[in-house]
Amino acid sequence: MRAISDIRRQELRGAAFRVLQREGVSGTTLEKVAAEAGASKGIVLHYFRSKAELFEQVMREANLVLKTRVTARLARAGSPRERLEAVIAGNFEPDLFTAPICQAWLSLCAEVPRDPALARIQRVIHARMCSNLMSGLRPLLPVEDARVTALQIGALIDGLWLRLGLSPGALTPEQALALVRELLPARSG
Amino acid sequence: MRAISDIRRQELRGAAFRVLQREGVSGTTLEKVAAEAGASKGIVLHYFRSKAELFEQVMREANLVLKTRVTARLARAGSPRERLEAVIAGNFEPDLFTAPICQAWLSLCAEVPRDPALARIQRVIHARMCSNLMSGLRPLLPVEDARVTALQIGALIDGLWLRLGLSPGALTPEQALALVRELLPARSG
Amino acid sequence: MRAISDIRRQELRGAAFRVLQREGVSGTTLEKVAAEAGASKGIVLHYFRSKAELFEQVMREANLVLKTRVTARLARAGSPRERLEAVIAGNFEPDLFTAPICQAWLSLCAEVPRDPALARIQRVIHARMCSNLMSGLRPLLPVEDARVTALQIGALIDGLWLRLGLSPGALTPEQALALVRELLPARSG
Amino acid sequence: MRAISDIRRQELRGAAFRVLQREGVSGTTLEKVAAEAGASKGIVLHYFRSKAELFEQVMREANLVLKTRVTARLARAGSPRERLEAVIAGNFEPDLFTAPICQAWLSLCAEVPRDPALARIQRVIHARMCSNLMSGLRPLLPVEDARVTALQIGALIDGLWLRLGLSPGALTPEQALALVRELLPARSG
DNA sequence: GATGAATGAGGGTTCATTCAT
DNA sequence: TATGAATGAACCCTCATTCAT
Repeated sequence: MRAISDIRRQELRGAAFRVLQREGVSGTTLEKVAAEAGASKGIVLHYFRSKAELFEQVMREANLVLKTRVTARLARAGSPRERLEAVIAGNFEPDLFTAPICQAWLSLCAEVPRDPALARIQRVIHARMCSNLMSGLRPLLPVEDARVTALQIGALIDGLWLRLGLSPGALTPEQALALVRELLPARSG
Repeated sequence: MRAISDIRRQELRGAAFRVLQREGVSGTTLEKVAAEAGASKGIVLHYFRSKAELFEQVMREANLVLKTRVTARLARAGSPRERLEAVIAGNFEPDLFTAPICQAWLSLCAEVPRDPALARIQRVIHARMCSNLMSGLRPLLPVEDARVTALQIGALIDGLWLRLGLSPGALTPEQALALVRELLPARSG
Repeated sequence: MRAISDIRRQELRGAAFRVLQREGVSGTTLEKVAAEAGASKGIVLHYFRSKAELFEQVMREANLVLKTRVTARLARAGSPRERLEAVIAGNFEPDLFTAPICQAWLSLCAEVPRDPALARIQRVIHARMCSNLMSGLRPLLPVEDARVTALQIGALIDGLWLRLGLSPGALTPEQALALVRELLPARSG
Repeated sequence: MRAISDIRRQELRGAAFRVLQREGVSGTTLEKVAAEAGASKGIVLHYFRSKAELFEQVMREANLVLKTRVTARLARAGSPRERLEAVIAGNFEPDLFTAPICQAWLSLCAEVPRDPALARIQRVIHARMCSNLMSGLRPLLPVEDARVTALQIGALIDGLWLRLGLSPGALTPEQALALVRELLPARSG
């Protein structure tokens, strides 16, 4: 059965992500992860080749969650403008745009420059966001303007995640959303 | 003489910041810092009470450098619009807005949630940026709009630093500058 | 199975006590203990949370050995006088009242003022000795005299242990025994 | 001038002994001693060749203080019995028989087995006490009995110092004195 | 004489990782 | 599969000691 070990892996990824929120990457030890999962010390490396691989899968999974939300919203979006709104709103879901989660992300991002596997995931994330934004912007703007605006929006979203991680309570999802919406192209008269 | 120990401390902060760029916070060991400074391992803790204090001072110093640049530009700024340009340009100086430096920042920021000393510095940085931006925006916009725009610009700057840290080469200082300038209030009349 | 780890813990306590005899508390490093036990350095802290806890358990164990000897002798004692003899003789067993062991005790005692856990054990030891002595003295003396004599005997025993620790070879168990016996109440006509 | 450096040495010995009372041998660092003396870090090894030599001199000095007290009392003693009282009382002077001082002694004694210099001093101390006691006991007892009693009294004094060190507050100087006096030969009718 | 800079050894402790059961 | 014993490397930090000023 693949299922049972997949379930276990899933539990461990979840536990690792929760520890990550509290302790950061360097504070997250395999022992704490095991404890958080209610398992024994040696179990983590039974399912993941190394600590690095665990983090890689955690980041991959966290990304998947985000992607799923955005995709779900995009599926219900008709117009380009709705697509844009979907992408933005999907990045500020109230249960994901929280200080602990932003801090966990931040912590993982800080490892990106020295971890090729994480870097690869990060690249995918940015590429997807850019592509999603472009699919909404292209019908509204000249390609060059669209590209610039996509970059602007993407970077602003990243910056807002960073800010919430750095200053818990500084930002509500609604405020963040409003700030990003202002960057959207003005509704042409 | 205070001078000699201040010089040494300065050297060590510099060495620590350089190691930080390469290795991140958890990869930056006192031994590497000492080696980078061409000194012995024990000397670092002769000048800094602990590794945490070293990092605190490194962050404080790095912040000071940034602040100095912005302040210098502000001193030459006459109009509100020039003030805004000064603040923005000061945050993208070509010799500071580099991938290694952004990565070092990112690494320090990732510790903020678990290091009150770093958190304090971070708070000061954000407060100063906000205040600097407001001094340029207030004459141009209603107070509420100014506040929103200041947040937008600040978060976008943070996001662009984050992006360069994550994707070296993805962004030139000029591109970054251009993206932020677009958020400035349209020149009236 | 708890057994295997208990055995290991037992070995490590023994090794630690042997190193303690040679090197004193501050000379007893975890590395030396591990070497004495024929194990690796890391294993010691696998079984004891810290060096302090190791010492605590070593003292507890050493105390237990002493207690066992006294208790065994007490079990065979009928009269109050025999009880007193049991207590005293149990404190000068030839294989325990040796210079190295006295030195190890001395070394542990020197930490008592700054180690609450050791202080607690020390308190128990003194209380037990006092109680044991009183059980022999009460039938022979008025309570106040009994208390004084118990203190005298207890302190003399301590002093003799101290002396052997300070001057190896200065004292045989028999000499020590004889010195203490003199403090017992004279056999009434 | 020899005087000035002797004064400095004296101050440092005093400082070291005070630190010793609080921190024990292994907790007594040269830096703490310097701080206690209100001097700079490097000064201690300017006056003492090493930490070991400092401790040696501290023990020597502390011994001297004790010796002075006893000698002063002996000088006023006429009869053998008065000599015995002088020796005993001199070992329980209220300002010396205090928990911190007993703890400092205890800490030094614990080093005796591994420090020949301290061992030498310790030997002198015991020899002097024995000799002092014998000078009072010889006129009162057969030589063999005198030797035994001297040992008893000496060991009891040591034991009482040990006890006060282990249990601050357990013993007043008067109580200690009374316990020892009981060992003196009964006043012959 | 006095300061404190500098060194380097060593200690306790943590942790990822490997293995045997 | 799962446990936890065992290892060894590495890190932070402390300190006695040496030197240059």
